[in-house]
Amino acid sequence: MSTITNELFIYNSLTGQKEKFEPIHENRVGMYVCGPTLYSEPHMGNMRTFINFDMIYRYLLKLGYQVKYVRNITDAGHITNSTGDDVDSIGKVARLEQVQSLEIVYKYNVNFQELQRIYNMLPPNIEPTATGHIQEQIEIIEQIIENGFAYVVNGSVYFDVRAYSEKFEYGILSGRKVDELAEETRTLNAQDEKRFFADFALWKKANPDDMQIWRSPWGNGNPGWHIECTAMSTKYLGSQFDIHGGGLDLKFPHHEDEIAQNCGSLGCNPAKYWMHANMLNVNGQKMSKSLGNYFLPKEIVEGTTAVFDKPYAPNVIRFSMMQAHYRSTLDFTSDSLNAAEKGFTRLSEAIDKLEKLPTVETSSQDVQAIVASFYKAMGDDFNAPILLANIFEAVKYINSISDGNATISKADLELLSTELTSFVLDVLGLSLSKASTDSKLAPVMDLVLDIRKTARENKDWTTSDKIRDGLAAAGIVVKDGKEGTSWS
RNA sequence: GGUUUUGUGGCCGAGCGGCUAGGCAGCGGUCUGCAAAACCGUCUACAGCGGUUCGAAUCCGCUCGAAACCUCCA
Repeated sequence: MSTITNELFIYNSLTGQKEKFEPIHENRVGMYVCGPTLYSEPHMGNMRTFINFDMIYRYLLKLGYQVKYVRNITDAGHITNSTGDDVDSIGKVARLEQVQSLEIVYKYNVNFQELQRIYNMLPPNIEPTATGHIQEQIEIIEQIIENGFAYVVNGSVYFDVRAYSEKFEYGILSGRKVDELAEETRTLNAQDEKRFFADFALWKKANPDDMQIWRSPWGNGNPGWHIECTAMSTKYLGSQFDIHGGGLDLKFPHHEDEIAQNCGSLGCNPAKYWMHANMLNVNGQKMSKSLGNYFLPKEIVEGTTAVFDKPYAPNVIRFSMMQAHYRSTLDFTSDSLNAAEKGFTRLSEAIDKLEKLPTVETSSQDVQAIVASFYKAMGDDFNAPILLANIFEAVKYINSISDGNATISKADLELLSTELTSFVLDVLGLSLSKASTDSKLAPVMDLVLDIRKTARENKDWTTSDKIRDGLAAAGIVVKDGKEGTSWS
């Protein structure tokens, strides 16, 4: 009952069910996550996806798996919008940016690495780029053509969905049926070269305004926008690996087409478990520039977005995200973030208390059960909100011990301390600012608080409050507890 | 229109057939020189209408509302 379990169930988007996680190779996990496109700075919604998969990665590590985590960087593909009628100013701006595509890639790559640090994300084992794998993409396209699931038209290569559907099931992930797709009233572009409207490009003949062009057996051009993931995932993880993740918005067509490409070239679905992270809303709506609720991950930390009237620490953002399940939409509002801020403070203060807790012979609570509840929550499809709920039960217990209303044994304290900090730091990826262990500040604070203590003993409230107010102005909060005064 | 989801208390969010979610806010206490924190107690829920069931927020149907995707855009 209170046994710690490392059983893990994962909701598989492919089957629509929670399934027991059994890696293809014992103790090893191959995980591929669709990464950012470096033609703009990822917004907060993109970051939620990456942070959620960071949490998933961290829990897999916590369970002792040897994880190979691959997340691509999209720095190539179709960057043109050759509609021919970009007379509006937005089109002109886009055109300008295209001219500088390489610069933009460098710029946003640096930016993205910085964001990963700010939000305390573990780096993947490999971050391959699309432009570094053009040859692999070409080889897979050749294989698909050879297998009869793609055709060449005028320097471009298209995936043949109808031919594919005779042998495989197109739409297996998204639930779309080829026949139903066919009934759609969507009108095709007049210049369309595709045999069937559901066909998609594997290789696209170069346009005159393309800045990045590669040679191929079919002439100069660009790879299609799904093929890079197929090329890089199979190269680094093999034709079949354990987990493929990404944002929910990538489910169709991107992931659906990845499956088609993998089946069409290698004959199998690339991933055993497909995982999709849900979207982030702001003030009840999808983030959108026109709605005025759009902001960047750095802006919210720096307080430079007009959406919120104060900055929020990366820890608070992460904490807030961890309070929602990765498969649910999450709404960011000032109220929800303020609540998260206070909740996170409560959590970190309890963890600070851990090392000073008094121990006795017996514990008044079943610590083993508390710790088991942590694993159980995460084992149920990475249910971080339940984990946090259970952690807050532990927080209450810790505070009670600190107040003398509950007890804990030495062995239990060690267990609780180790596991709690591990789940908070290693799994949820939160970091605690331990001001009280600051080597330079600590002796000063000891001195100051000692003076204040003397003043309080003499009932010299003026001096005592002056010290407290002065420290508060410097950002240091003083709290008078039963066991003495603490600060943070 | 199609596919996939979704609608929980003042706010954010779990639960998904019977058992307290949790955080924040509110109210009443305890503690405290005051403050803060903490602790104890407590109040607001499951969109609506039917159905299945001994029993439904949880399953099914309908109505109303919301979201993502629907192909060259990661």
